[in-house]
Amino acid sequence: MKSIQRPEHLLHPRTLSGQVQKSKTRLALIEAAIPVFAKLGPDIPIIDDFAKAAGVSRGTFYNYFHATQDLLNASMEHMSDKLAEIFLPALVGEPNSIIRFAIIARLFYEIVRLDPVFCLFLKSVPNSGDLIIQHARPALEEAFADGLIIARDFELVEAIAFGVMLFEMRTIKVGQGGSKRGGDVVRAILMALSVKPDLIARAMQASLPLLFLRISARPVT
Amino acid sequence: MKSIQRPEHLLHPRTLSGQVQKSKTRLALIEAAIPVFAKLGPDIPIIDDFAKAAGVSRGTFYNYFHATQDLLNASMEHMSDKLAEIFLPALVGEPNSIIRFAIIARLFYEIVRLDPVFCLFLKSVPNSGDLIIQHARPALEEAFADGLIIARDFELVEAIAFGVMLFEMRTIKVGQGGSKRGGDVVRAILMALSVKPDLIARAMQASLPLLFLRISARPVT
Amino acid sequence: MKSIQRPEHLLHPRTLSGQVQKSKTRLALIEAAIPVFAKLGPDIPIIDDFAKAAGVSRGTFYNYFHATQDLLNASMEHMSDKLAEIFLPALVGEPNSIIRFAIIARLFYEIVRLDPVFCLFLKSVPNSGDLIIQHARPALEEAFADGLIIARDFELVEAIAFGVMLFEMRTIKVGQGGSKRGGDVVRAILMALSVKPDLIARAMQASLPLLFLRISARPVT
Amino acid sequence: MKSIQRPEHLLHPRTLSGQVQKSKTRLALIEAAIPVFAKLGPDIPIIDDFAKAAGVSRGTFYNYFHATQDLLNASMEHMSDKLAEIFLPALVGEPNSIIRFAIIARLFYEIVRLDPVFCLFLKSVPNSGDLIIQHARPALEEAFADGLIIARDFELVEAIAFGVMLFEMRTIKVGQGGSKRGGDVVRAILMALSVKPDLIARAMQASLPLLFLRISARPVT
DNA sequence: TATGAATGAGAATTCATTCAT
DNA sequence: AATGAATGAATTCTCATTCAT
Repeated sequence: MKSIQRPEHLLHPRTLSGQVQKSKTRLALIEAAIPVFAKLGPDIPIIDDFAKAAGVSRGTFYNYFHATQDLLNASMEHMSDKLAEIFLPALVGEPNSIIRFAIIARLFYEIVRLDPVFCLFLKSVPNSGDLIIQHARPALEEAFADGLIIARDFELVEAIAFGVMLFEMRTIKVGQGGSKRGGDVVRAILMALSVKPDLIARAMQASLPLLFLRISARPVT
Repeated sequence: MKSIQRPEHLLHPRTLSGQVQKSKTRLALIEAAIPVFAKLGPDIPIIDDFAKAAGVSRGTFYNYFHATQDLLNASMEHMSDKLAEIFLPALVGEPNSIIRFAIIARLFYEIVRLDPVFCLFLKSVPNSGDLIIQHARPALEEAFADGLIIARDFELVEAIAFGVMLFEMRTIKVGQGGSKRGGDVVRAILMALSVKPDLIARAMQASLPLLFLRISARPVT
Repeated sequence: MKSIQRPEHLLHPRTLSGQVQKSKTRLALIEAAIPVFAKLGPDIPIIDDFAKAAGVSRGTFYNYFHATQDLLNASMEHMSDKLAEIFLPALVGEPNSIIRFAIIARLFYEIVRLDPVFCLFLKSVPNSGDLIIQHARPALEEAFADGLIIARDFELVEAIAFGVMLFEMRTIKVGQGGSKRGGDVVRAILMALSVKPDLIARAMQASLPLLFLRISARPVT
Repeated sequence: MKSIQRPEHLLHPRTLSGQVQKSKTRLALIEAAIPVFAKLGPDIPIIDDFAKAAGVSRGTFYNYFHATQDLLNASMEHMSDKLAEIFLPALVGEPNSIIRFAIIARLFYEIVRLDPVFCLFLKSVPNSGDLIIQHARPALEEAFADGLIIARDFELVEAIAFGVMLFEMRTIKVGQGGSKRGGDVVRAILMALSVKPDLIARAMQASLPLLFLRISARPVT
């Protein structure tokens, strides 16, 4: 008989760390998947591509995701969270919706310009534009509701704002062109939305935070 | 079909004149393929889907095409030719590049609005936007070169023109909305391109030919 | 231009023979499957076992059957047809339902005794007893309805007839024991069903046709 | 589990007395397994099904059993012991083998009728009939040796006794039909075995103990 | 030219089993 | 003893491609 027993709260030390481990593997799969999707899109890669990229076995993939689409969803969610981590602090205390939109749009351009993997991801994955749309739409809606934007309807507002922005992504030369181009694009969008010139000027002058985060953690292989 | 590629033929657009008369079976495969691509995109359908849709055997497919990508290329080429059949007569004798662009853009919107299969095709097939880009770009280039458009560079011109137009495609309710919406969209584009108001007015008043052709010959099944 | 054309009804000579070929392959799969099921039951064998046994590729299996269960169903149906080929001629012109039942039951015992594969199949495949039940039940029902059998209800009649018969299958030593044992078992069943002794005597004296057919075409490997 | 085998322990039936006290976890796995086997048979369930049903982890399963077949053997053994707990007291002091057989058979019918899980188990698991055979055979052998049964050989005796009994199991409507039906079936068996009428009468009048035990501890989920 | 049966490489998926904690 | 994440062998299943007719 053992006279000394392990205190109950330590009985299964593995349980907690196991869950941490679980999260870690899941995150590893997601972070490894982003460059894979960036390089190959959603239809080319096979499960093994993701497993190998994450350094786990095929079986492990299935412990976390049912299918490639599952992993893509999780990857998009993850990137959306990362974007929020960048956008939200930059918007704190800014009451003007146009300026908030401009901050998001200019930041987004910077993020894409500085992150080759994220840039490629946007080009390769259909509907990846939703990543920026979901974050920028609220400010745009507010601006339209407040009359800061003149357009026939909100649908057209979206077409101008996101259509131009996302089409521009096609042509971004990563790391090149300097940060000024992002401003040009956003200015063109605001002008196309008939935003008043002085407000456009203020929106373009708003200072952006430095970018410390990458959306994608790893380079394309 | 699994691949991220720009269809080859789009790099060197061909006109009808260059086409050799191909067999009926080949045409049947192409016309049957368009609604299949429209419904399923380029990656889902299997060879059998195309063969069945065309009412031929799988073996016959291989008598005309090497792979799904081949058929997609041929389908795009076919649709491009059909578009040319509509655009070219409508542009005859129009010297103003902005007006030519406006005619193409407004016609394109009409075509999409009236052809559910073509509309779906544009939404389902990545890079299908090239179909309109290749036809509209020359007028746009000319207008930019002639100073009818004010923008920092041609890249931005394209982003505004095609970005807005193609993003709008997302939200088209086929057969609904009337033909006025197309005009609204094109007008917004021209305004965003800083085209002079009186030229915009002229461009919007240019009359369009009636549409007798469909791009797609068959309904989606 | 070819001046002489193939007459239309011969245009696709492959079509008909192709269907024959199709049937042949399907039959080959079924006939090869029976000894596989006999040896391994329904749950052990993998698709490859059936494909290899039939001398076709794995892919060909799927051209004819969706899954093992499909093939098992087809095999049972095939065996049922073969049994009918034996039973039906032997019953022609026999008006007495008890005698008909006895003929079927005695023939069945002989078939099992002489066909090691079929015998094994019955032991290995759950519900394979339905093969005999479906053929023998009508006569049994008629006999019960006509009062030739005395029992509390038909359920009990079935339990006695098929329970005894199928339990006996367990212990059959193939090729041994002689044909007399089958008679003993059937006699015991009829007695248990309270059939009148003279009718039992007649039923046991009815002559059986010689067995030329095997239910299974191939030996177990 | 994939295999066609007679569970090993059934070759050498053990009585309770020989059993070493096993751990609670082991018992929990067995009791949880019975409804799983009842519902899914021996070939469908995966290790996880048993682990989950018992509320333990997959790893724990392997602390007690090597494979599904192991667990099935243990489950059968467990049920056999439970049956012995019911049968043995009911047979105490009864010198007549036919009456002992009848008591076992009638009790068995009652057990099945009142225990849906056990009933389902018998239908789902091949060779589960051995559970009753091993308990009833000794009395039957004795009766045959003593001339209380008239039949050509003991094989036929078994076919009649167990064939009818087990075939009847197919059609039991659990909880319905009342306890009389069990008597009918057993009487039919004894008659088929040519047991003398007065002995049959005595066997059918022997009183049965009330059933307090269930063979299965848990309901099917 | 058209056919469609046969093929088999390749990808998805399952699940028994191991093992570090 | 108990856990459950990780593993990868085994199997299923799909579908592009070939080819004899």
